[in-house]
Amino acid sequence: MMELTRKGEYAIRGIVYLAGKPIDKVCLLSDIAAAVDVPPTFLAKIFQQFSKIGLVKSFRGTGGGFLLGRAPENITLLEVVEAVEGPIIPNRCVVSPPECERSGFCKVHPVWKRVQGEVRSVLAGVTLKELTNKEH
Amino acid sequence: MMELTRKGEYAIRGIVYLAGKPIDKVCLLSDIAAAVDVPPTFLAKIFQQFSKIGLVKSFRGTGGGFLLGRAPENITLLEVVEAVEGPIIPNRCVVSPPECERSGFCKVHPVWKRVQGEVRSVLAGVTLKELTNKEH
DNA sequence: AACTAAAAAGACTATATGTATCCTTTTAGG
DNA sequence: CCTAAAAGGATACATATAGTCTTTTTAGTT
Ligand code: SF4
Ligand code: SF4
Repeated sequence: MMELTRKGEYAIRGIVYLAGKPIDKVCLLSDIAAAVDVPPTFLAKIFQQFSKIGLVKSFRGTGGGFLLGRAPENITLLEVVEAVEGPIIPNRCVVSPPECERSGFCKVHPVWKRVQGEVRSVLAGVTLKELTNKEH
Repeated sequence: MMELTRKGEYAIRGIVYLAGKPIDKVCLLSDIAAAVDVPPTFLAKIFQQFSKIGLVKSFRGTGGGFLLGRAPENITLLEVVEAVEGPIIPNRCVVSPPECERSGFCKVHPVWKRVQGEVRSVLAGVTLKELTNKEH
């Protein structure tokens, strides 16, 4: 239950790799994919999503590739995960407006709200900077 | 992401309903299903799982039905959810032995461990007793 | 013993989601 | 204009989800 998909996992690997590179180092998708052991075509789709929302910057053509969109200390794991997996929804009643007509009186409903809050809070508390294997 | 399935949702509804009934009141599956608005055939499967692990007691034949296996204050939401959805696994590296060869050096790994811990802790902190709409 | 009520068990179906791959198009540099 | 690289779109396949249906077992009733 509650398992991150490959897409999410690959997304994190890919962007963490970028975060570990010098801020102005343009990386080839094929290099990133190879380094983090992800199918390149799949990673391409993921990075397209990142690019659309500015999490990464992309450059086409010769000499193109990817760059981190912002400083690694300003990108949280929550953002990365939600970018590709959508919002953290432990149960469908936590969306607004609630998708369950029982949410008004249901005692379980607030529990899922708490779960959502805790997960978001853990993920929001981690930045890409902390996730690289660089010591500075 | 991380969404409870219908099965899990229905499981909770069903067992919370049981928990709200007198401890010795044998309930028909069909009644439970109607009360909590779940397809009876689906709920049957769920209660079979509950029955196997003793979360509910079942009686066949005339006058049969279901009873809560233990006192509602001794059954946590975590147990109920894990009974039908399996363990809380936010990412596959949190199982033991770890299913990812990167888990040794990966900085993301401990984050998923934390997520798992938080979710489990929230769910383990809620008992069926607190989830009924009865005030005593 | 026969009948009936009810859960257990197993097979089956349909739909949605996940996990990719491939091909074509756009963009940019040399 | 040729080549490198990302973007976009279509497609294929596998797995999981959500449920139904039928048959079997068990237990009480008449
Ligand atoms: S937990 Fe309660 S409010 Fe949420 S989906 Fe289930 S019944 Fe509805
Ligand atoms: S978070 Fe790290 S250890 Fe866990 S699956 Fe991803 S790479 Fe492996």
